[in-house]
Amino acid sequence: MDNTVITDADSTPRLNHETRLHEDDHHSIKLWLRLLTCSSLIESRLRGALREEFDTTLPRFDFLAQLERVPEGLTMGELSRRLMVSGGNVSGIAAQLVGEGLVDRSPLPENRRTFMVKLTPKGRKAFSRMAQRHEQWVIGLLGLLEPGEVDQLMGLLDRVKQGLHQA
Amino acid sequence: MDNTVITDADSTPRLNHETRLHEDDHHSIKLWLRLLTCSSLIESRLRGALREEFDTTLPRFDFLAQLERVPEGLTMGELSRRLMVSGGNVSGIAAQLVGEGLVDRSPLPENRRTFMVKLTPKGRKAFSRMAQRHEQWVIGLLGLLEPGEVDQLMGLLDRVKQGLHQA
DNA sequence: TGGAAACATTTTAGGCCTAAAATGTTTCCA
DNA sequence: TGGAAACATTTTAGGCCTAAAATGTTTCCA
Repeated sequence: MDNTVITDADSTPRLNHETRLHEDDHHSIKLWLRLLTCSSLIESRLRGALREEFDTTLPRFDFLAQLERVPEGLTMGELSRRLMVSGGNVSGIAAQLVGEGLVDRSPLPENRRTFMVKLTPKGRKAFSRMAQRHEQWVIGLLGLLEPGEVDQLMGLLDRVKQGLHQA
Repeated sequence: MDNTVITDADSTPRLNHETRLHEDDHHSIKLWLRLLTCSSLIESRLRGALREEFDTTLPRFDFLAQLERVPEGLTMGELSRRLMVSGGNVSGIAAQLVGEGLVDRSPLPENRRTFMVKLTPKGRKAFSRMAQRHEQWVIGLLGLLEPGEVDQLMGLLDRVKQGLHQA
């Protein structure tokens, strides 16, 4: 009873964040740990696939994805906000992608503090190849859900987001 | 239409992973990005709180949490599986926690390849102080949800997990 | 108009994390 | 019984990430 581990239908022990819960732990904690487990698992599958198939990383992919839909480019600060990572981090990733020729970073004439970052043609091509595979992977990972479940889950996660924005 | 950003009720622009979606992007991708946004936001709140209040990190906290419910201790490999991180990572964090006196790592007499890792009394006390606050934070972050919503969300995330384990 | 404050970005120091190679131990079996 | 294979862990090289300090630019206002 003390050391039991929740098991799947096939009774494979399920080892992950949730294993640390006591019987009486709070529902919110349990929910948070399940959320974390899901996104960690998906993230690690995607990271592995990007590495194997394109020799790149998820942060680089996300960076390119943000630029892809804004042809006029984004500033470093906007990228930082959209990617939800620190400015310092954006600086580092941008420098690498510039080095790889996928991204162009040029100072704004009207404000010498800011830089405008855009995809290069090469970057646009590379991203579109990756994005296609990426979508297939995600569909493969989440495809078990019925359309109705997807909608329900979207709605509930939106409620979670609402709560976070006001907390 | 091209550059619109989803807004909250108060019309604050919502800048995060989801901003990169085109109108016609696939539902699975949208769901994945929303999941990622939620867990990134929660994670970053908890990380900040742990740093400010206890000058520690989420990985260290998670490490201690796994040990807390298993008084006889865990091997490095078990910790790696439960925390869903690489063995090398567990080695590093364990070394730090041993240095801080929160954790004890001793070789197993019957198998000199493996180490048994346990909380020290100091580690147990430190963890229980942190865990109490941690639970309050999580409840604060997810508390907006009704109990019924929590149950629904748990069920749907479990479906996601099922899908991942077979994919 | 000159200097403080705000702003955008980069640098720094240090922790987290991974994959792959290396190390040491145990098991297995020809 | 000796060596290959499996196993548990650590080391290595390198990318990601943060907070805080530093740098350079612009704005604001007394």
